[in-house]
Amino acid sequence: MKKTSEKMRRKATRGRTGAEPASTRGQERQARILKAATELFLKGGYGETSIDAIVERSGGSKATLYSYFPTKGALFRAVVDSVVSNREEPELEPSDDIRKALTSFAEQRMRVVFSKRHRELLGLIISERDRFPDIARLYYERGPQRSHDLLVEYMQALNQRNLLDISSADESAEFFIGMLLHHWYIAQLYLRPTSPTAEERQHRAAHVVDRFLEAFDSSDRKSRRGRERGAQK
Amino acid sequence: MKKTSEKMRRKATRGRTGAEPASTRGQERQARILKAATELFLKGGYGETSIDAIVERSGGSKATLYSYFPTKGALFRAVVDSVVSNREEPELEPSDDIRKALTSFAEQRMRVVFSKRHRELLGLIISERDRFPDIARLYYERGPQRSHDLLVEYMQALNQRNLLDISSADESAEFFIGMLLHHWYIAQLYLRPTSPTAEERQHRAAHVVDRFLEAFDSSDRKSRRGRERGAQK
DNA sequence: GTCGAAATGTACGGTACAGTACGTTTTGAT
DNA sequence: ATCAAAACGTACTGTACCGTACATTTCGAC
Repeated sequence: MKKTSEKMRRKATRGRTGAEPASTRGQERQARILKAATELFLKGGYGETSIDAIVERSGGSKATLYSYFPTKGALFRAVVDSVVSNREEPELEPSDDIRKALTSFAEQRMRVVFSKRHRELLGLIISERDRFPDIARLYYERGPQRSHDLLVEYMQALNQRNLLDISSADESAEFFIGMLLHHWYIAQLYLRPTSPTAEERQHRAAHVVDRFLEAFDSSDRKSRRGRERGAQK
Repeated sequence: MKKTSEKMRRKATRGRTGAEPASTRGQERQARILKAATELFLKGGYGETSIDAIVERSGGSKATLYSYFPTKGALFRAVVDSVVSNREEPELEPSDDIRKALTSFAEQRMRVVFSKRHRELLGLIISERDRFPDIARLYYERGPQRSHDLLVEYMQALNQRNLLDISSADESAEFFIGMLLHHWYIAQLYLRPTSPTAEERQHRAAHVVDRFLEAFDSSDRKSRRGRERGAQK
C-alpha cells in the first residue's frame, strides 16, 4: 500500500461523493442507460421491459447497469423522475386581458397533455400506480395539481378585482380544465389516438374560453353570441 | 338399460351444444373460476395475478380451469367482458324539466364512474391496453362513448325545440361531462382516493347543471345568480 | 507505456410462472 | 351397485428473467 501523492491529488480534484458518478465517462454511461431505459419503459411498461433488453439497447453491460442502479425498481424510479421533472411547466401569464391569458394557458396545457411523450407517461404511471404510488403522486402534484393551483390563483385575483364573477375559484378552475381536457383525455387513455393538431387545439381553446366567460364573466355576458353562431360543425 | 321416462325428459331439456358448459355442475365450476379470477385480476392486475392463485382461490384445480379457458389471456378477456357487460347502463330520462333530467343523469354517471369497482376496472383496462386493445375499445364504447351519445341526443332534441341555445350539441355534451367528471377522475387515476359521498355528488351535480344552464340556456339566464352566492367554500 | 479503476461479456443461481400429463377421486345418471 | 365423465392434485417441462460472480478488456491519468 503506497500513498503516491499524484493519486491523492487526482482524487481530491474530482471531489467525488459516494453515489454520484465520478468522471465524464461514468456520467456518459449512466446517461446512455437512462436513455435506453426511458425509451423501453415508456414504450413497453415496467413488467414487459427486461433488464437484458435495456442493457442490449444501451450498448453497455449488465454489471455496469447494476453498479449505477441497485435494482430494476430504482432504475424505473430514476426514469420516471427524470421524465416528470423535465416536462414543460404549466404557465399562466397573469395578464388583464382575460381571454388572451386563458386561451394561451389552455393551448399550452393541451400541447403538453396531448403530446406523445405525455401519453406514454400516463399509461406507465397508471399501470405501476400500485407498485410505485409515490411516483404517481409526484406526477399528480407536479402536473394536474400545479396547473389547477395556478389557475385558481389567477381567478381569485381577477375575482377580487371584480373582473370575474365567481363564487368558488376552485370549482371554476375545475370546470375550465374539465371542459378543456376531459373528452380527449379519456380518448387518449382508452384508444390509441393521434394527438390533436395545433389547429384543433386552438379551436377548442377558443370555444372553451368563450363558454367559460359566458358563464362566469358578468361584464362579458352575451356579447359574442352572434359571432359564434355560424362556424361550428 | 331401462328408459325411465323422467330422465329422458330431463336430458332433452338440457339441449347441450359443444362449446357451452353442459351441466349445472360445469356452469357452477366455470362461475367459481370466473368469480375468483375477477376478484384477483381487479385487485392485482394481469401480470401480478398467477393462474395458481386463481386456482387456489376458486377451490378448483388447474386442469379444470384450462378445460374451460384455453389460456390466461382468454380468462382475462372473459373476466373483463363480463364486468364491462354487467355494468349499470347510462340512462337519461328525456324529461322537459331540463334541470331535473341533467341532474339525475349527472348523479347516475358519478355514482357509476366513482364506484370502487369502476376504479379498479379502469386501472386494469389501461394497464393492459397494449396487450388487449380491443377490450379497451369495448369499454370505451360501452361507457364514455355511450354516455356521451345519450347526452348529445337529448341536447339536440332540446335545441330543436328552442329550449336550449346550443351551437354544437357534441361540444356541449363534452363540456358538461368534462365539468362533471374530470377533476375527480384524474384524482381517481393517480391517487388512491376514496369515492365521493352521495352528498358530494349531489352538490357537484347541482353546481355543474347550474353553470351549464347559465352558459347554454338562454331563457334561464341570470336567474339564480343570487342564491348561489353564499354557500360555497 | 504503465497502472488502477471502470466497463464488458458470459455464465450461472434462484425463482416464479404458464401450460401439460396423468393417475386418482368424486359425481350423478341408470 | 355400476360406470363414464368430470374434477382433482400433484408433479413436471420449459421458459423468462432478476441479480451476481468473475475473468477479461478498455480507458484515462500520470
